[in-house]
Amino acid sequence: MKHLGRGMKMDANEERYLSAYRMEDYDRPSVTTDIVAFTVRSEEDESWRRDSKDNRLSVLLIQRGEHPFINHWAIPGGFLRMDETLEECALREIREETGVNPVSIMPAGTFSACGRDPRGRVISNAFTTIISEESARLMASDDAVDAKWFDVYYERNEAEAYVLKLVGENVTLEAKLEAKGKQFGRTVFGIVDSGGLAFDHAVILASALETLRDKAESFEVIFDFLPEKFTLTALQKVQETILNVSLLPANFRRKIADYVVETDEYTAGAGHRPAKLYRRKETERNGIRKW
Amino acid sequence: MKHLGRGMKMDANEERYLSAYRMEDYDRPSVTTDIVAFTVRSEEDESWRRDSKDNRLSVLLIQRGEHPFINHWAIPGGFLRMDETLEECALREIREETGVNPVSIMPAGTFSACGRDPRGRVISNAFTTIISEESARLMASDDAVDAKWFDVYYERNEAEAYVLKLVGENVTLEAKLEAKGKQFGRTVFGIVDSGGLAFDHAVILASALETLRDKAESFEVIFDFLPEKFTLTALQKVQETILNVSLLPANFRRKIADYVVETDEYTAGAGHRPAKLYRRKETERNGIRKW
DNA sequence: CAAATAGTGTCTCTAAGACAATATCAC
DNA sequence: GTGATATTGTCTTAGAGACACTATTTG
Repeated sequence: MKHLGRGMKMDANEERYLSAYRMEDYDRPSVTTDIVAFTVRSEEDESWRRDSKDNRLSVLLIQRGEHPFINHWAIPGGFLRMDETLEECALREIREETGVNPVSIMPAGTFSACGRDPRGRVISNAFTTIISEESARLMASDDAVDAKWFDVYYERNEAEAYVLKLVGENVTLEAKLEAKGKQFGRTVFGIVDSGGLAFDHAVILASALETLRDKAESFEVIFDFLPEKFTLTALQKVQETILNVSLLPANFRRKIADYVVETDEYTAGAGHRPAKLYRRKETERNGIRKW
Repeated sequence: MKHLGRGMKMDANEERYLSAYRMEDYDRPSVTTDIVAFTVRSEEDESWRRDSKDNRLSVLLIQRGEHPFINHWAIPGGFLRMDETLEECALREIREETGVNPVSIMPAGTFSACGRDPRGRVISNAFTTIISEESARLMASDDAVDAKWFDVYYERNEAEAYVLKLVGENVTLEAKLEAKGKQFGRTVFGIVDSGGLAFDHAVILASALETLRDKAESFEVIFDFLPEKFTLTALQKVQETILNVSLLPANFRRKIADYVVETDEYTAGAGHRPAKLYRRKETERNGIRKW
């Protein structure tokens, strides 16, 4: 057994204590991770001289094949194994259920309300991850995977109420949420209508979406949606899609300038002026850590 | 049993499944919360015409009375009970161990490395909380409580290395940390030398401190350190202490203006111009939620 | 050349930092 | 008045948003 951060050798008393200690003597909850995977998909409208115009933010859901909430749509996830960290668990689950290897994951909150799982006490650690459009397309064409992408429409109507609309190929889910308050920049959501989502997954989705928007605003996540080399216009569209805003190219370019590096390459054959391809700049602020 | 977010009645199959389901059949980790409590203490230098000059940021530690890490200093915390959320657990533990009822708590990360607790697999959910100077003084004078305040000195030397110095009444702990990388605005710390702190608590402390600084910069937490009514100078000193910077009063006042409301009251008897007392303004951004 | 997108220059406005000046108390 | 802190005014600078303009490709 490895001990982190010991400044001292273990003494005989401690040895004795530890060999007598039995975790099974105490109540323990189950622990899961849930991984909210986002992608930005561009319209497949390939008419000449017209780039993909409308991008859509999409989230990955799976239809549960087992009790509880059988046949309901749910966020991918699963139980923590005893030999992995929460981050490793999240990555394993998303790989197992979708075949996709995400670039990175970020924590999106812990959910520990007592009644959230009918099987008993289950603590969920939520993560948000980004899947590039390429990977998402590959995944979608793989029939072995029963996960589906749902377009996300997020609306806030007057009175503190949020509507989260998830549009799949043949299904539309519409969850209603309320804002119970703000705690240190994070909204605390409550479910008004789960809209058919399993467990408290409507709340987890809303929280993950809020995390994503925060990080997209500060350019922390928009790069992961695109290939290694990209045009600034594509990057701008990703941010616009996530934040649901419209930006002026001149201003976007000024703001993003410190985060990207030029390459020598250009796009071609699009019927208009070619665009220079850029690459993400590795700054001190983002020592990129792939899990 | 209460089910959150069901759009459907439970059917007979599900009933059957659930009554057959036994959590005990699966491996589960233990789950704890650790609560990093901060306060800002002013110098007790009460010389005439001189307000308290140097404020110090302090953190609450307890000396462990039990194995493992007996006699080591540790962050207050404990195991999750089956009838409480993580937030409730955090508040219960800090109350039990210090008698203090914090205004609010904020999540500061989850720690799930496999070797972090010699007793077995233990997942820690860290929280950061603020204790007002008044409460901290009351607590410190209560002999029943074995928790002690340590002044925090945080230093980053050249090469990615951080030194966390904790100065108590008779003890000084000095932990050394390395930055393994940045992940979405949060540093991932590793222990180089635990400096005598229990478990991986040096890492948790460093993470909590980083969370605190982030939130202090955006005025999200500085109010909790002070009584309901406060002078702007006191507020400024709190921020300066946490961020370890020096600010110009004029600029601080302009920035803080939107977050505070005047009262009719003034300080008096200080040997200089009285200061107006202010109160925190409740904005849309901070629907304050006391747990 | 026309259509379409890529990319630049610059004006305005706001907010932050620096710094100077004024205000008001206890003694 | 003196010493100390409170509070206000304003100059300068950096960055964001708006908008007009130029550039380069394919057909």
